Amino acid sequence: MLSLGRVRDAVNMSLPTSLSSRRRPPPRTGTSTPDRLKEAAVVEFATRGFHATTTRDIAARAGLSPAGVYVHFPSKEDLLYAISVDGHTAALEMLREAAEDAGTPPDALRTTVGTFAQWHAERFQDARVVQYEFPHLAHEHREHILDLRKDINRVVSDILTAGVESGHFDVDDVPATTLAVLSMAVDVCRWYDSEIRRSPESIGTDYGELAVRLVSRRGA
Amino acid sequence: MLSLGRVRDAVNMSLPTSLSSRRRPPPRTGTSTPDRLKEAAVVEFATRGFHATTTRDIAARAGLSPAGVYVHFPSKEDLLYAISVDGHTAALEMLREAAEDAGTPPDALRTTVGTFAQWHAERFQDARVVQYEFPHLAHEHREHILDLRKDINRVVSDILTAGVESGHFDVDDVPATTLAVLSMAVDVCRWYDSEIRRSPESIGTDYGELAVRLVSRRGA
DNA sequence: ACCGAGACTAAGCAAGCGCTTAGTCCGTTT
DNA sequence: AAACGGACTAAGCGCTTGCTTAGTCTCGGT
Repeated sequence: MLSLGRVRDAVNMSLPTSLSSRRRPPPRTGTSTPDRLKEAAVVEFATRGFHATTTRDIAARAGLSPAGVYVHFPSKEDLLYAISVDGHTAALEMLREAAEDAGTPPDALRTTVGTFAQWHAERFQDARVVQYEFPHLAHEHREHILDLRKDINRVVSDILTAGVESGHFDVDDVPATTLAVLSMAVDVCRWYDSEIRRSPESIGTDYGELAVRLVSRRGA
Repeated sequence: MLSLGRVRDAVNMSLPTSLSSRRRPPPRTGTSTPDRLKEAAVVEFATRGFHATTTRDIAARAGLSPAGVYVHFPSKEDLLYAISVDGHTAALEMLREAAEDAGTPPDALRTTVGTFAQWHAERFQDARVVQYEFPHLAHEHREHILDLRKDINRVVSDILTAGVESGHFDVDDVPATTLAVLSMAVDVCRWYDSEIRRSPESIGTDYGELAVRLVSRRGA
């Protein structure tokens, strides 16, 4: 599961390109070819969409010939899958870290939703691929990603449940409210882009606060 | 040339149907071919995405030959554009109607957001096309749709501004909050489908209430 | 009886697609 | 020094794509 990603990372780390490759445009030291391919594919998928992107587009951006893609990924869809796994895993880890460091349920909700929203702004291209190209994954791959999504959902719904029990929150349908809270944060990647004035940090702060407002018991 | 045609003519005339055109599946009385094409395209675009859908898919679902599409729409992209205009116009009209019928700003926000969310559940296929395939419109068409979106935005942001002035709402960044409120409602079309237990009506009611919660002045 | 116009189709074209094949290059191993 | 094996490419295969062409059928107007 998670180990897959780590194994591949380790393998890539172990083959740093040596000295004399002077043939191609400089392969940007420290970046493995699979990583460069994933980065290139993210940019293309995010701006044109999965189906509108050709393997030639990806290869060109990564500085490879069209056939070079298939040395590292068996298919275009596998590239999308790799990107999806990376993105969901990164987001999930950030969420869990934020949830662990927090105190009361309102604090936990503020930091987790804030972190999540900030990620959707900061890495809006990864986020778009992860969110909008998800339906184009192969059935098997989609099932696996769905598991990761359920984990993400659970981090938030656990906080809501805890907050209801502690009396901080007033929520009558926890799953539905979890969905609404995450909807707000996810949608950030739709409108955010590098020209926008607000910083990802302040977006995160704002959305954390909005989430708390949405579920807090009304002052009596 | 002409002679060839005439020969075929005679042959065809002699062979087939006597009176009624019974060749195609019944053209569903009252539904024009362009409408049937739009309906077919919505289903295909919503489930497979614009670029993954072929003009042959659309033609087949509408009961036409592949070339039949081009009698009514000059290109596949024009079909997407027609669907987008219809969808945005319908949503905008519903919003304006809801806003007019409402009293206080909280009432107005509740009914407009509720209506908007309900539409995104009820017509989730139209909504998906309208929301997710928007980036694949041609530049010119995208600009026009963007105008319609600004109108939709304004309906909600006007309500927020009025609510702040009347003292009902506590919002420090009206455009940003408008975005967040609409985000929640728009995202409904991502997860809603016909197998979901909650009715579009109850989703609308819930989201209207959530929106009001999100912006109301906290009780002192 | 004939014409013209519009809706529609059979056939197909040029372009572009994902992916494969057959090979080159080059550092490492033996 | 020979053999190996992984990264990479030039060329291209077979298929699908959006769209066109040339023609048929039907019907309302004259």
